[in-house]
Amino acid sequence: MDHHTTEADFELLLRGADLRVTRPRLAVLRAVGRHPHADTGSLLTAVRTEVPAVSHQAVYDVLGALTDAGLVRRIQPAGSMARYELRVGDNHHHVVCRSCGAVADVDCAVGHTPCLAAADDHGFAIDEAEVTYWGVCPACAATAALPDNRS
Amino acid sequence: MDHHTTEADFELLLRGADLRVTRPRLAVLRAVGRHPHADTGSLLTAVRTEVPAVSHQAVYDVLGALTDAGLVRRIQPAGSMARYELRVGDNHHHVVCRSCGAVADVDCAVGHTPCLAAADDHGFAIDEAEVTYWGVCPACAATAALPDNRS
DNA sequence: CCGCAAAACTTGACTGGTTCAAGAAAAGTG
DNA sequence: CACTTTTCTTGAACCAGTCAAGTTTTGCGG
Repeated sequence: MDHHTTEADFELLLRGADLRVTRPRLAVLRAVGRHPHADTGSLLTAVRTEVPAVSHQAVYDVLGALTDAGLVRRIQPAGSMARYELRVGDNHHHVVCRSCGAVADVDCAVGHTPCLAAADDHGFAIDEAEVTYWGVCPACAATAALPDNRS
Repeated sequence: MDHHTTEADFELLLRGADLRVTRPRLAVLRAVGRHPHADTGSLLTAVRTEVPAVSHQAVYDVLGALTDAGLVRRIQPAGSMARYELRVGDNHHHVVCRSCGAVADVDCAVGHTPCLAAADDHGFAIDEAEVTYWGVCPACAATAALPDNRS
């Protein structure tokens, strides 16, 4: 049983976006689905478990194409490499750990398009408001809270 | 007449943060003040108009130290290099141009700590909510709107 | 079922912002 | 003014991401 999107769905997604259906692309979509918020390096590794011969360049190209087509979403928190997640309709945001860079999804408290209307937009035609929460993840907090034996 | 922060103020800022007062540091602070949202390269150039002999490494170190001390704020919109601005108390955000990368300040519509409380924080100890608005700046919009003569 | 043009992938070199390391030069302290 | 620590200089290395040229596939039309 498949949890989220099935093989066939990915194929339809690609065709719907006028993108040819290829092995690398299906593998990348599957990898992104299985490893949300993974960076390019991890995705490359993940993809190679299915298609050992893919070039790193192919993965870059595919991720670029999928991002342009809106099938996946690219996020780049300061200090991290590019990370990817399957595009879901809801406008959710992310919490990023200051010490280890871990990322988790969050729905904004203000459900509907949070703060989309800026006070003074300086003439910019704004089409998206991206919210990044910064903090410390449970794991890192636990580590930092260890009995500190300063000599 | 000096608009914002004066020479002496910068020196006090540094001492207050337990940082030694050096020529490169004062020059970097001045450069950041004069060129808000400038990337490292531009700042290096700006600093060298005052202190021609600074190494690029010094600028990196200084920016790092000032950022750690909280005297300047580093922002890294996806697709841009690191950019810096003088730290101001207000919790303001940024609009970034999708085509040229230009950055401008914006006060969030929800004046006070916008969306700081996430619905489900996944156990993270959140201390900041960073909002990035994405759009197209006036200049780029004008260029894109030129009479398009497709043949 | 076969061949063709466009789109995708492979290979391999390269770029450029950022970082590392070791020594010289200042800043602050008593 | 000598001393310790921090900071700056020099120069090399790193590495995610990009470029370019050539080969392979895909999807389509005959």
